[in-house]
Amino acid sequence: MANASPASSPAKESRKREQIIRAALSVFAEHGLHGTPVPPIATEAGVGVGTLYRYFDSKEALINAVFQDSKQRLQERLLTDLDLMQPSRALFDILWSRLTAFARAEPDAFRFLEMQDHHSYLTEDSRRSEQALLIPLGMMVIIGQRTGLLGSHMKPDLAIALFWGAFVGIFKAERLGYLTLSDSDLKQARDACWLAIANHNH
Amino acid sequence: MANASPASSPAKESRKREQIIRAALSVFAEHGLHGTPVPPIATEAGVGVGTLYRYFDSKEALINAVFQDSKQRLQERLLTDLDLMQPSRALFDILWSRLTAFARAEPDAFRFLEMQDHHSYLTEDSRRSEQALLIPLGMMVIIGQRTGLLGSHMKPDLAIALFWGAFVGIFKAERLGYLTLSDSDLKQARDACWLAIANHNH
DNA sequence: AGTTACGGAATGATCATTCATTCACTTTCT
DNA sequence: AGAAAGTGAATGAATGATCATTCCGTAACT
Repeated sequence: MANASPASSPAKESRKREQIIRAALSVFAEHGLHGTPVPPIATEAGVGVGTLYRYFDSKEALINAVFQDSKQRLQERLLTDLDLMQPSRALFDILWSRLTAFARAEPDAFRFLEMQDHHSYLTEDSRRSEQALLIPLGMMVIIGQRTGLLGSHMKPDLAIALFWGAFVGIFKAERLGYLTLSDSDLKQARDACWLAIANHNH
Repeated sequence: MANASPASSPAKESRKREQIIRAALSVFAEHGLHGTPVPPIATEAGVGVGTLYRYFDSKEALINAVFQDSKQRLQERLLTDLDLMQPSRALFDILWSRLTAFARAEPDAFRFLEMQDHHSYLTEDSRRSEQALLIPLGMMVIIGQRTGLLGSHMKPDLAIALFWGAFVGIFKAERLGYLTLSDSDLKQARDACWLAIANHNH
């Protein structure tokens, strides 16, 4: 009912908010969305359940906040000082290394963003911005096609889905213990993905 | 406690079992595992809740049965009359077309097998056999490497994870409505995956 | 002193599972 | 053959557990 968010010392307030979001992220990443009760999140965050509900109206609101937060952190990593005008291959390499850096530095966030079951929890707003996540990749493909360095035979959406699926796939395999990804493995995977997407008439 | 499985007319009995499994698959595929209560499954199957529990000891047991069933159907499709001795590229094309046929013919099963959250429900046995699913792909890669047609620079596990991720990725994108996969799109994707995995010194 | 934040037991809803009963079908008895 | 008794599958209301959310007494601030 009441709009969540206390009104006192803004610094402290937002620090606690983040603290809860971070805790929620780590528990969600491990047990899934439906799978984690709210109280353990509060415990992990070191606050009472009641406090958590002071900051978030509902579990659903919390999930959306976690989603927005993770999404934004990925987006910042991808887009900060990104020069879209450089050659496609260089752009691809940069995006790849930024993505791997994210997957390595914030595995929980990476995993959370890939969970299939948030969909039923996400607000219309979150859902729309989920698509926006891959826009830089889309831009890369489109620009690459314009400059002729990426195959124009393949529609951009397909190229992105293929690439993103492969990327997620190798990290998922590593998480499940089927694999360990050395630096050289990652380079091979990167080059393989490039080959899949690039234009071979050049 | 009691070992589930009625003992009368074996034909009817196993038909009802399958009926429940099929219903469970379709509901799980739509709402996720944690997300679907047991009663709706019984309703979908056209039986009472009590009946469902006559055939399966618990929700967990049902989930494992559904998993084994889907996995077996995929495995049959992949392996039946598969000639491992033909050239790698031909073998790859056949596996690709069998996989797409499965994804198209049994979308629920395909989706179910890809759900991330079964892991916490699966028995040790199911979990082990999950890995076995991709063995034909592994064999293809290994044989391909022996015959020099697949790059030996990449470890088989990595190639499989990459390929499988890409494959799942494009169908997931289609399911979420970001994409529609025409036959020509699928051919392009197939060729792109081959390029990613194949050996380019030949 | 008054106001705001905190915590965690209390509440009501939802869910997995059970169990007393019904029902359909055999077998046994006359 | 017809009636009576037996068998176990099917059912869904009842049970107990778990979960999201609320609420009120207490602590921390101003």
